[in-house]
Amino acid sequence: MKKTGEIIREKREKKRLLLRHVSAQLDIDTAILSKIERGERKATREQITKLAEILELDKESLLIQYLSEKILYEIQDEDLGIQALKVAEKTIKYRVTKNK
Amino acid sequence: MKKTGEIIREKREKKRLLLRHVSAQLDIDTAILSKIERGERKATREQITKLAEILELDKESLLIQYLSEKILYEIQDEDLGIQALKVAEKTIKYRVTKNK
DNA sequence: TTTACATTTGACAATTATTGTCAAGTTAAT
DNA sequence: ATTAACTTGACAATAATTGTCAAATGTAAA
Repeated sequence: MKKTGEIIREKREKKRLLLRHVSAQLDIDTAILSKIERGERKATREQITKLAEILELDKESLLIQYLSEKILYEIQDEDLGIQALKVAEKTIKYRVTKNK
Repeated sequence: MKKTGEIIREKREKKRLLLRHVSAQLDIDTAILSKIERGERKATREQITKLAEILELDKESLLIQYLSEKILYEIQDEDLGIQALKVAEKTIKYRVTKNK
């Protein structure tokens, strides 16, 4: 699956927008956007939703992708990662059914 | 499923250890351990492994529980959470099979 | 009940991580 | 060679995390 940064860069280029154009709208330096696109920095949640608007990307898909990367970053290369994910999933599902 | 803090508190009490005993070994104030046990603060990864040793808890299980809570904290109450978890899982599995 | 000790609470200090700017360095297309 | 876009890295600002401390509260035995 494509990384968040790649998705952003590809769409930005397809729209023929420069880093300068988009970063101005995000109110950050081009340097950061450059780093975000290359995966050297994480965006903030707010930046992701703004980017989806600016670049006309599906907001939900982009957020899901973004969140999944945050999760993976959190568990790093723990080999207990998969098990932790499964436990987290169960907990969420439990919460949902119990409506709490 | 039981929360990390609960597991810790229960085992500490079963072993008749005081906050003061355990927190000294962790080299932190009792206040923090108290908060960790009641879920008011997160422990660090290092504290979790030390706690497993001190309290003779299964290190892997405790870490899995701990990591899953970090994950859940990360996605907060995003309703895209479950989907993000699934994407993360796929990515990890992919990485594992591709050995990279 | 008071004394003694364990735990909790909350204000705030220290430390660490994240997010940002800036200026100089590359790259690529004229 | 010039110019504009992008990248890099040092470092500043900000925000989040992790900690201390002291006072408050709970608990139980004398």
